[in-house]
Amino acid sequence: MKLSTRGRYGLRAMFDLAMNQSQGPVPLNEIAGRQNISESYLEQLFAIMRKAGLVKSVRGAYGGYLLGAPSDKIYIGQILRTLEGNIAPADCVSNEDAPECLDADACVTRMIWEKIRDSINQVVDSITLEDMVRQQKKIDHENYKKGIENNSAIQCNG
Amino acid sequence: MKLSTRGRYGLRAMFDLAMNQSQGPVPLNEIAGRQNISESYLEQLFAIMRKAGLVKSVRGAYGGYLLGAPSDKIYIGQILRTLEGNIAPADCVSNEDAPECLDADACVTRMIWEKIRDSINQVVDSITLEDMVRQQKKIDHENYKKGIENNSAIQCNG
DNA sequence: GTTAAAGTCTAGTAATTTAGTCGGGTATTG
DNA sequence: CAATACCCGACTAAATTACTAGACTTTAAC
Repeated sequence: MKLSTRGRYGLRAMFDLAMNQSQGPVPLNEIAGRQNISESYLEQLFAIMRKAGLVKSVRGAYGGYLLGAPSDKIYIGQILRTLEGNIAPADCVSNEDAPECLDADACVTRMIWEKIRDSINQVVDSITLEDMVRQQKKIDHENYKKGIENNSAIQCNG
Repeated sequence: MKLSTRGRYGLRAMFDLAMNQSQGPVPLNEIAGRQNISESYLEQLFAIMRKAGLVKSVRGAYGGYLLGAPSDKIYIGQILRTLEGNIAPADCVSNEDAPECLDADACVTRMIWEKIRDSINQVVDSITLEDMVRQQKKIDHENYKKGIENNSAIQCNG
């Protein structure tokens, strides 16, 4: 029941991008360095996200990536679904290659999976990248007042 | 972000047991047959659940398995956690082999994983096997009134 | 126009996990 | 004592994951 690295790295990378794109396009090697993720692996993830419109690319020297929309319009559910496919605990409630059950309306187990699926989606579709940025700035500010060094570059390995 | 067959088969098997244990111990081959799951694979799952106290076994001829507690005391969260390990979208919020983050309190991404984890657990820890049994009986009764044949033996492949 | 910094694209592959199978036990009962 | 059923550990095939490699294209600056 874990997300794969695709979803986890992808969200961290998008959050990094949201925090750092004010100066213009952010090259992948910077994100890869800060987040400690292989650059060539990130390339693949960004290719997928670019096709989905989540990021825009600027080619050539001094190029890089920009968010495809304002950060308060990008929900983390969009990111996770783009990279992981539909988020669901079982195929029969995923709407993708949905191998329809024989008697879905009467399947109580299926109803459980639906509830889990819906509760996950409710969480990820209520949080935007902007929410994360605001939260990070709040933490940094509180730590600054306490005299704690800013460690916000250090991310979870999650 | 899928559950493995351990959790899915396990829940289906436990639900099956809850529906059928009124006549005494239920042998695995019956559950395996009804749920279309390999009997030897089910053996492994039941061994794990027996050690966790979720089921009791009765050996010998006419033996089989019984629930380890009344069905309204067995939450599906217990079943899933026993078979799958802690339910969490990322290792850093799983409390298991938790490789603690460098600066967990300041990691916004981690907070997202916590929210997802908590929302899943809230669902699975609020539903008991008895809830599922009641729901199934309700469906069967409604279908009976409508003159629809009872298909409750047919389970999702989920 | 050359060069260096970037993104683009396609394959391939090593490691890990999953989802079982297999074969032999041991306990209990009719 | 034979049938039934749980118990246990080792093994394995298939799938998925998490990358890596390398060739190519685009653009800015000199």
